[in-house]
Amino acid sequence: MTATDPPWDPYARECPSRDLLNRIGDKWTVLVLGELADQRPHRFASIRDRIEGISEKMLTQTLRHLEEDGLISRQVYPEVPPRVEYQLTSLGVTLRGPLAVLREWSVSHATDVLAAREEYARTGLRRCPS
Amino acid sequence: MTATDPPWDPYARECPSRDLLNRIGDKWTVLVLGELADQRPHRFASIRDRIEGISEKMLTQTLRHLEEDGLISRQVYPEVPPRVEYQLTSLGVTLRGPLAVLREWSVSHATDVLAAREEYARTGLRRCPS
DNA sequence: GGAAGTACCGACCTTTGGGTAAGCTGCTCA
DNA sequence: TGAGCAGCTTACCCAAAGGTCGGTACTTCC
Repeated sequence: MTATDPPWDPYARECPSRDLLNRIGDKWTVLVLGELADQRPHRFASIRDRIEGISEKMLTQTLRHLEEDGLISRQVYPEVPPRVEYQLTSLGVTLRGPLAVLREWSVSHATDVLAAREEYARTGLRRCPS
Repeated sequence: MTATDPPWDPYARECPSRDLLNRIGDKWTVLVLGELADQRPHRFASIRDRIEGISEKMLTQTLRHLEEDGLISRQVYPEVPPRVEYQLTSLGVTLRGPLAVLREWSVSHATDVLAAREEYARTGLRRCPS
């Protein structure tokens, strides 16, 4: 935002922006943020149930990272049984669009890619001479 | 593209679109495709040199996957020393925009995220009572 | 004749990702 | 009395990711 920001470059080794890029492109992160995209509070169990195959451990870990990075907020209600609500922060909202586009791309081009893989399996093997 | 495509859903376990999402969000894939974004042919060594810290093994593997998925083409010139050129396919071009947006986000928000991490390290630790 | 360049491939080994399972809290309901 | 709830945490373990190193083929340059 300021003019004094270092020239972040994901192509540079150990640049924080590369690290960040890895995190936001993460397997579970993309799905979790997508689920929180409506900016309404979500509870642990509802996110877990929505994302098929995620373990509680990975969900916890992913949520912690997102909170640490300031992308989501975590609100604990001191009730019994405990209630915790997660929701996008304003910083998280800025990431909503980019990730939505990515998910949409993967949905709308899955067929093309599957076709390409078949084609590759059939013809691409001339790489190995008979 | 066609009306008969299965209803791909990355939130479903073992859906090809989830698999695809993981691949395109991959650590090296994002950078490699970014480097090829100008649609001009690129050689192995030039890509390797541009992406600091990538090993030749990972570059080879990433390029193979991209070729397999139909996102890049691989042109071999039977010369000595060998010359191989990689370039985006038309399918690959459709992914250029989404990934560019993602890279730009990580560059322009790295500062914010670093600040959030510091804040979290300082205040977020009331999670552990003294 | 030895070194260097190109784009790999394969073996080996370490690091990380990620799964399972158990435990914990403090109240409530049977 | 004790089971069950929500949202974890911790320990343990295996498999996959990914780095390092060595080799290849053929030629050109020194």
